[in-house]
Amino acid sequence: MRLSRYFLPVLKETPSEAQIVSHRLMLRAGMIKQAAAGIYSWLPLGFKVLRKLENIVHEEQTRAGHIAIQMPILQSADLWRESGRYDDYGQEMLRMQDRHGRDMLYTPTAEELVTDIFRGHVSSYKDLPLTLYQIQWKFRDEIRPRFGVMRGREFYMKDGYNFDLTKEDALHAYNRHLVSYLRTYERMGLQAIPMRADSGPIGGDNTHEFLVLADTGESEVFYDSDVVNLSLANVGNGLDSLNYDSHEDMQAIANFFTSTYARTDETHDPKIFESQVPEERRRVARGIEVGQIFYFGTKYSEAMGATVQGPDGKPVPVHMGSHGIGVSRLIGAIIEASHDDKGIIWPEGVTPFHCGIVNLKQGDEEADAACDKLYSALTALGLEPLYDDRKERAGGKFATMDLIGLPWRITVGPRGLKNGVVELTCRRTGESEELSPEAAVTKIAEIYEGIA
RNA sequence: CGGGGCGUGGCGCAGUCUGGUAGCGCACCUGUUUUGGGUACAGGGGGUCGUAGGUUCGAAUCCUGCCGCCCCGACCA
Repeated sequence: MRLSRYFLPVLKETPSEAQIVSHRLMLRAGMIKQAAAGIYSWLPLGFKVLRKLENIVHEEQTRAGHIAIQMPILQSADLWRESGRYDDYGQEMLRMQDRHGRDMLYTPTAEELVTDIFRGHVSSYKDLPLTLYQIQWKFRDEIRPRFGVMRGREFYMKDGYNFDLTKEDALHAYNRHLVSYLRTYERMGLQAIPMRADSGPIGGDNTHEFLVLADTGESEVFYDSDVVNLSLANVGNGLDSLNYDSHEDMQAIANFFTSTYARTDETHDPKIFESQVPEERRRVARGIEVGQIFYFGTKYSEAMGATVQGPDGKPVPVHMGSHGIGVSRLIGAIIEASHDDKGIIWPEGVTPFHCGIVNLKQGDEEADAACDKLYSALTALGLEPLYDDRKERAGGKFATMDLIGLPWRITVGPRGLKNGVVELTCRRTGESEELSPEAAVTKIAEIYEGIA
């Protein structure tokens, strides 16, 4: 993309409404524009990152054997009356009526809808296990939305629902989700720690939240410092050997990640904390919740008659769980975890453009030609560069690139070209090296091998 | 929802106390200049001052209602 043809309304000054760093940077980098309290339009750069995250979620869900569907944003209240949640769910649920006076609601979650789909089409244990998920806009009418997309009223969320014959199978689904979520976050360049949590209005005993450590997090968390060293890379034979069908493998990985003490304030137990964790490893910090998994058994299947016939011919209610990843919120979390005073620093896995190209002397024949050549070479390799071809001064171009956070930048100017070199700069470290344009392209390609 | 604050060009703000018909910086447009980390100068476009009503010869400014947004708290993926 050429910047002169793009729509990137960056701001030099911070809008006064934004308090926390991710919100400020998202506004300044022209990613979002507030439409109402807690409701945002996604501008091209923000939309691009949102799509990147969505793709990663889809890929990892597919890998785990889960199946994508799409359910409506507006639901009828009838199903919620059937489960009993219409009255239980408080003011967070946005309710409305259609022209016929029928009660409708803007989806905050979809256990009822998906259970209705299931009961209408699945009647045999032979069709299990089944996990359906969607990535869809949700709405919760928060009393006080804040922190930009981290706590908006409208948010983009992956929500998945497993249907299993037995509790044991459903717990395998639970573990499978835990592992697929860990993979998802790792690909996004995040460390999200599974912590024992409270189940809230969804109900159920078995639940973990995934938290990204950040000072601006909304939850207080307590953990053993060892937990931050855990990584999928040091599990078994590594990332690519994961066998999602193996109950044993999934259980082992789940145990590996959840046996070290890590809890939110909801479930924190000082006695266990102090007896289990040596003093020098006890940590109290804040975290941003970016996902949660639940096993809640037959709560909805019983209430809504979602049963299958078992091998013995008798109908049994299915065991269910639900699992969510806050996709739009993740953008805020990533920025909170990855920025400096100049702007955002995108991890390679989620960056909206793989590489920036800065032409220091727009209009200079040699520099223009060199930039065009770099642009085509990168594009030909399937990479997406953002070429700043505006007639701006170097300082302005650098400031924009730093703000929007592309992890790599190629700087092209007449001075370097005289010696046959361009400059490749890493956003994260600030380190630069001079090399030939060809070598720069090769290096970028190597960096993104296996990611893009 | 309790407490506090704010609505003035796209963004950040001054002007409101003490009414006299709107200003600054950034951004934008034009030109000159400059060009390797937000160059300098000159010229220019853009605002029913959130909204409705009231007071007044006259309202961004005073009074009342309403709407919107932000912060702290309770609540929450």
